[in-house]
Amino acid sequence: MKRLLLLDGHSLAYRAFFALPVENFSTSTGQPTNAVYGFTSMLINVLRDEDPTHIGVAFDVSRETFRTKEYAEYKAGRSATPSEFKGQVSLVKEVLDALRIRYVELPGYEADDILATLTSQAETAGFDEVLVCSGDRDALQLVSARTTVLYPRKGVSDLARMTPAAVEEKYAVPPERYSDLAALVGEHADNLPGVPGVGPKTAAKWIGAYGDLSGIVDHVGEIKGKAGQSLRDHLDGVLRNRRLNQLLLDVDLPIGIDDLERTSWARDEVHTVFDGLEFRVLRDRLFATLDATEPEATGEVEIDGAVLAADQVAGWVREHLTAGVRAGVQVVGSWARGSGDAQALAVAVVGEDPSSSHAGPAATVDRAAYIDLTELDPEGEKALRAWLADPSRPKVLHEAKPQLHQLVSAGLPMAGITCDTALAAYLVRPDQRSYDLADLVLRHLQRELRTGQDNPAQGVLDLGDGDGRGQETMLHAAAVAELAGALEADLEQTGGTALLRDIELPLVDVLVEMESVGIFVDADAMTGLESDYADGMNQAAADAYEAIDGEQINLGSPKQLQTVLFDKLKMPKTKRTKTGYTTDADALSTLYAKTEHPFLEALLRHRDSARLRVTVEGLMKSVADDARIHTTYQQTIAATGRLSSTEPNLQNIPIRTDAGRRIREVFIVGDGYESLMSADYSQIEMRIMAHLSGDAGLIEAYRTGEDLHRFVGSKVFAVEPAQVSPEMRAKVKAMSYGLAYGLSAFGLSKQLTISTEEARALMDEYFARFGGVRDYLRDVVDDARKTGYTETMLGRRRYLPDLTSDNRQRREMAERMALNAPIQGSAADLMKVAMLRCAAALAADGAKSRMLLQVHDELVLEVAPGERADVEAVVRREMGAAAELDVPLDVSVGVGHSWHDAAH
DNA sequence: TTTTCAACGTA
DNA sequence: CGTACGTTGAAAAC
Repeated sequence: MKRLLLLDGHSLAYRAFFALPVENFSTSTGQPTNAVYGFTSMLINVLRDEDPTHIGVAFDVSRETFRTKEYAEYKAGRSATPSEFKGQVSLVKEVLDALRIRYVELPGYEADDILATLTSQAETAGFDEVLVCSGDRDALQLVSARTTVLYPRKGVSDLARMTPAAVEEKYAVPPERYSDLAALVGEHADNLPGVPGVGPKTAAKWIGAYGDLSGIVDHVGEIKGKAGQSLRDHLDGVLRNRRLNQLLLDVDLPIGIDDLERTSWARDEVHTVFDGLEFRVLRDRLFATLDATEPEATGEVEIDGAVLAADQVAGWVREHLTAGVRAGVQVVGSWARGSGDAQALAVAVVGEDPSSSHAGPAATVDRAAYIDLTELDPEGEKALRAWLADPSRPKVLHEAKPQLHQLVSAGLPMAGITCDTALAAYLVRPDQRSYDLADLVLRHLQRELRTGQDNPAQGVLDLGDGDGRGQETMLHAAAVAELAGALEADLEQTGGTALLRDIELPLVDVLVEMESVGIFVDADAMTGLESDYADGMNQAAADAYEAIDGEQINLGSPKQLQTVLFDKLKMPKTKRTKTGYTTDADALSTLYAKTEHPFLEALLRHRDSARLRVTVEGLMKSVADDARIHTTYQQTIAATGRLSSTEPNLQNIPIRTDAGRRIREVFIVGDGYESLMSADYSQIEMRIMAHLSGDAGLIEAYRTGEDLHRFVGSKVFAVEPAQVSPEMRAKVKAMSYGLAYGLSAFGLSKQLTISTEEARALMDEYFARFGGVRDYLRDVVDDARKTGYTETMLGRRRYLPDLTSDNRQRREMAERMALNAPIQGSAADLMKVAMLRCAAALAADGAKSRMLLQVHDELVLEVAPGERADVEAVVRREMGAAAELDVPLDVSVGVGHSWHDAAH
């Protein structure tokens, strides 16, 4: 059965554009996606419903075609393409590329001519069925016994199946006469006027009477009445219409019908493209509807596994986990808030299967064992413990950190991890939203990993069911073992091997320790703080209600606020959001400056207090039984290489305002320790920029030890450092910090509330003095455009395909990411090195003091009695020596009872 | 009940 | 029209 599906890309996307409201379909960067969304949605549906063996898409190149040459008015008078539509066609092509669907476009021809030619070729080649999906009615002339046109009726999900019978029913002529009918009636969309007074009914009647258009022409004198006279008057136009609406069946195409055979699509590209378009639901639909027919996987992960009885463990470990053998490990257990447990683990060793009849790399079977940790016999425990703890016995895991927590809790520490497949995948492609094991196995091994509903790492162990949960856990362990090799090869190719081995993997142990220790909090102080904030909130709310005649609206509801501000109080409109007008703090402050309405002042106060209150409440909820808060560090989330902190996020505790800073007073030193120490890099990103750019002026600034912004200000404004006013300093400070983010003159002017001209002059003067910085930032983006990625000082890559996008918004966004990634990322590299060095140095000194938190450029430590001086020396030395830069790496250190007091 | 959005905290 | 994150309550969607 050969079934060809052809789509008119442009006409379907255009249909979708008008069918779906653009305001509901755009990315967070503002790129409209309604046309791509609708097109892709239609594509998925039709792939599912028709299941074609061959597929192709045709596009128009421009309006200039052989038809406009014959008749300049062809398709004239159409309104200009909406700006929101432009650019979406190239996005449609990106989707098609990822789905490995070929598309054709040819200058001088319309998409329908290409479709017609392919249809004709397919019918000749003996295809059983051809489906043409187009919103252009001219395609109806292609309908035949084997060719059906799918014509969008309304929206993007309602396609009419136009078979010969359906055409006949709708137009009262057979499909091969449809073009004659259209020539008589005319086609408004193509600017082809028909015979005045003649509609489809009359035209069909004539065709019925005289056979076809040439029959009508032959008997044109016989046709009576007003319509007949009208036809005679406009006969030239009708014949011209007929010439123009005839689709070409013999266009010379660069590809043949055989090139359209359906192939497996590029799963990772689909992820990338759909991530970029922010199509979450659509992606799920795509995978759900198409995975069944997805031919990509060449087999499943297979194992020769056994659920071991207690007395078999020691023997199995001796037999299979011999010296030098690397094993995949999957732990079953739980861990949260500083305590946990491990119930079982699976171990798998990769081996060749001599009996396999498969060809190729899929022919491996892994020897695997599932070990119940709750009923080990002494001999088994001894053997397993020794193997786990031996750093020279290599292990690979997927997401090692939670599993290490579980093993530590169970009293079975593990060493010797040579690969974490999640970390490796992150280094290979740091922009992914998830590193799901099954996805990675499919992508890198082209194999299916059978998984149940739950991740076994977090699931509940069913010890009674040996070949249920145990089987799945063993499969995971086996998959990890195989996957590690593939990912390591990728990593080697992209120069990430050292980064994994020397930074990310060792850091896992440090993070396990930090998360497990947690930070002590003063519960009473939190309660007091919470009620203070609540009081502030209530007072502010009362003031706010009074200012609007006592109306009790929900001050936390942007929607209700909009009603009050813009309808009731008739304030000037602010910047638009998707759903109305913004009520963010910036806009409210601006409004307050304009109107001085007391409601705004009270509202802002309410916002602040409410915010701080929920922050404290959130922290109170996350205090563990040991009165400490244990955050979780995510090591594979930030595309730049930073860590992130969740449950709770301890990297966004307020510091900018006095009221907020009080929250830091509740983080205090724990029992048995003397104080908290905070050590941070000063201006790390600026220093990295100075180093990477090699800008002589900036490097000198740091070497002189003078206040950076004063120094830069004196250069930019050509005055003595002592003459730099606070305003001047503020301006260069904003400028300097903004540089690393790709700040524009517009953005700078907005931030400093100065004119764009003044901002531009400031930037020009800045770059005139510090040209090395400008050259560096420009070169970074240029290089990234050429290579496709940016790189940090330690070789951490970030791929930015959008740098060559023809969509300006996306391209410029990618450019800012490109210039920021090496700076932010190198700072992240540096901090990770510093953490490893500090941990090692503290251990070497036999210190009891320990690291608690990392906040990007700051480390918080808990200092044991009598160790203050030593710890300070360690962090200054190790953080300062994390990298050899052309500028000094200044570290400032503070000590105190609380995190707040340790600030400096 | 789940998902998305606006808003806002940090570096 | 400034990068990188995570969390929250309200609103919208299911």
